[in-house]
Amino acid sequence: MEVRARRGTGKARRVKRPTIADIARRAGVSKGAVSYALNGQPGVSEATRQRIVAIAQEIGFNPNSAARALSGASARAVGLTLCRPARILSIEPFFMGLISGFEQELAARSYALTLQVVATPENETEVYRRWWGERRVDGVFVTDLRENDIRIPVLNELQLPAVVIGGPGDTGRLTQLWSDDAGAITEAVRYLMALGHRRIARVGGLPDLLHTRTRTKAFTEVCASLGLSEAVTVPSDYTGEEGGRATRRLLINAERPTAIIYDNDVMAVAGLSVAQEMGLSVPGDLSIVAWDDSPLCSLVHPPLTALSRDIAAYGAHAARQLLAAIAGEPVKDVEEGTAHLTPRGSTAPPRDS
Amino acid sequence: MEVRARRGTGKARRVKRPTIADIARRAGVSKGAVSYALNGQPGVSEATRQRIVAIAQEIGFNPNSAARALSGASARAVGLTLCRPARILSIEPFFMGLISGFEQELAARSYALTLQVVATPENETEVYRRWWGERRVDGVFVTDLRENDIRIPVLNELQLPAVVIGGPGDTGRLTQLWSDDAGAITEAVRYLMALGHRRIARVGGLPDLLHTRTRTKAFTEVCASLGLSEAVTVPSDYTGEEGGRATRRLLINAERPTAIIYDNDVMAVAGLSVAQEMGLSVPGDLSIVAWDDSPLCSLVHPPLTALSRDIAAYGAHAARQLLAAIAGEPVKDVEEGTAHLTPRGSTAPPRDS
DNA sequence: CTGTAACACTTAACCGATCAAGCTATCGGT
DNA sequence: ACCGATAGCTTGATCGGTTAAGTGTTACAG
Repeated sequence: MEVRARRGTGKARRVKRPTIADIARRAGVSKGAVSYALNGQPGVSEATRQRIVAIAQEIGFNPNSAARALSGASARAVGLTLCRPARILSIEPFFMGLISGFEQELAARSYALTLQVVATPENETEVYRRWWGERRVDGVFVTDLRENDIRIPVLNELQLPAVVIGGPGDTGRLTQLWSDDAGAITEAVRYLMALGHRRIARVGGLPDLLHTRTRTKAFTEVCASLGLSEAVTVPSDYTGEEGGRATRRLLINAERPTAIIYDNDVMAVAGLSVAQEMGLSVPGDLSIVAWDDSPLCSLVHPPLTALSRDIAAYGAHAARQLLAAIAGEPVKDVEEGTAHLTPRGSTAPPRDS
Repeated sequence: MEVRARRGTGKARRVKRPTIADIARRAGVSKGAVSYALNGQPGVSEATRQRIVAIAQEIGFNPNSAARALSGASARAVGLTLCRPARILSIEPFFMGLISGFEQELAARSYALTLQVVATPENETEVYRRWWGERRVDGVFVTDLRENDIRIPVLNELQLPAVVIGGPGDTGRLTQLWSDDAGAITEAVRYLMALGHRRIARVGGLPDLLHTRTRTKAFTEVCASLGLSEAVTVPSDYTGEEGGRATRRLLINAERPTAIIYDNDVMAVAGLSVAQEMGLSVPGDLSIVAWDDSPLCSLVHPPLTALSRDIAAYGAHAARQLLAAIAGEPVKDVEEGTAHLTPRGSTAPPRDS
């Protein structure tokens, strides 16, 4: 187009960023005094502090984050890596909900969130190493914890503060935050049993993920303890396609389940669609429970009964934990409550009961 | 792997990041030489360069991004602000698709993406000012362009490189990227007419957004030119709730439309659900076309006919443009092709024709 | 044999903060 | 009147890169 970033020769139209030196000059004090004043440190009088703060306001000063990070202070940024293919990420509401929650806390303290989409957990460790080496982030959020997760030793080695979401698991020094998946699935199964269901199936998430295992174990156990012999979990991958396929496989059985619990809402919606396509009425012939209650669940017809939890609040909590860990405060592992059942139109007593 | 970054005086448990000074010492050259070598600048012999690169590899060196940014080089980061409430963001597949596309290009050149969720466009300009002042990003992506968008003059004033997505509009110096919405909606209307529809309505996105206006104008014009008198657009806000409400309002009319075009997939799914709830069959009584073809569209029953475009590719293109603009290369505004119609089960000739 | 240009480096200033250490004026205590 | 102690500053080193300017060596033309 036209002239841009014209620099070098002569008049230098370049926009100048105000620095503490500019403030110092205008206030008639030294750079150091300005630094103390703006950071609320002792060492300047209240009168001077106010004068300096006023000038900073007036000229629209923002501390150069690079300079700040370089002088040993924090980078005021945290990182999140997402290890899912684009086609899942785009539709999976969980991560965006989580991110919104992070931002609530981060924005309030003007921390930046750095995002990176990667292909494999190995790539994630590379990103962590790079971020650490570049001093780009002060800490990271870790999602999708796996058994013997290769990311954990790397983060411990780098001593990079982290909050691990999706456990509980073995994370050494790292803070964890998880939700009580066992309790939630127990509530769902009890509810379906109370409605009269005896053949309950589950379409699970990625089998490698630790919280999937937790859910599978809890599901198997609660079903066994309640005398449901054939409580089957079909592994899946959170995509609608796979969720639909898994549903079809379950429904072509002679002894097909009368209720299915899905590990996320996308698969539940896909399952609903498969049931309808096969001429089964929901909830008449099949009851459906979705895990995680996004707007998607209330959007379809019938609206889906869901295990609801406030994902944004979950994310906000994780962000507070991470910021505390970065500040060096002691942070304890926390279980962030149980998802509660929100009954909607997709669950009812089975027709044959 | 191997031992890395274990150094220091024995007890000092703190992990030390390798710097160019470490490399310089081991290679027996100066810091400057290392800098030249690693950045592919002239000033060192090929032999020395290779030795230095090898050492950097070996000790796992990553340049400190703060130091780099401070010495005038780029921050190697770009920013994206999202100005939608959490409940929309979480389910709207567009942004995650776009982000995935950004990342394809950014990751390849190890640029970081900094994300910030904000409440209002005013907040966005504040974030831009802060990022600029902090030198946190080298450029930004701007989405949801509005008429007389207050963000544009701010970015021009700051001379912050930017790519504006969602025009075309008046953006001054800033590069733009948009898709041919008029062409797409024309194709959709023509298709529905060919099927025999005469009463076609549209549930639009946020009316303030420039691309919504483009679509509305094109929709009105093409309908007029084809002799469809009552082509009504109901404004909405991209949420499922509003999309459902708008659909209900359209369908309770005596002269209800036989086909509805929705400005995003979430509203289309909600519309489908409302039609089913009202006892109308899709596509028998009502045909539905969704704009933007996320997996959501193939997930529901019947699957939705959609205006498809490759959003990730769109994002990747935008990222390339932004990186070029940051590099100071001349960048031209680009129209990134027309969404094409993907017919699925939600469209058919109207029953009464 | 000299002048100079090219090469392969080194040196040191610089970016914009932070922060330990140093300096000065003031004040209370004796 | 003199001695700390303290408040309220200034000074200057520092973080880890980048880069302009300087230095020493070699090659080669004249």
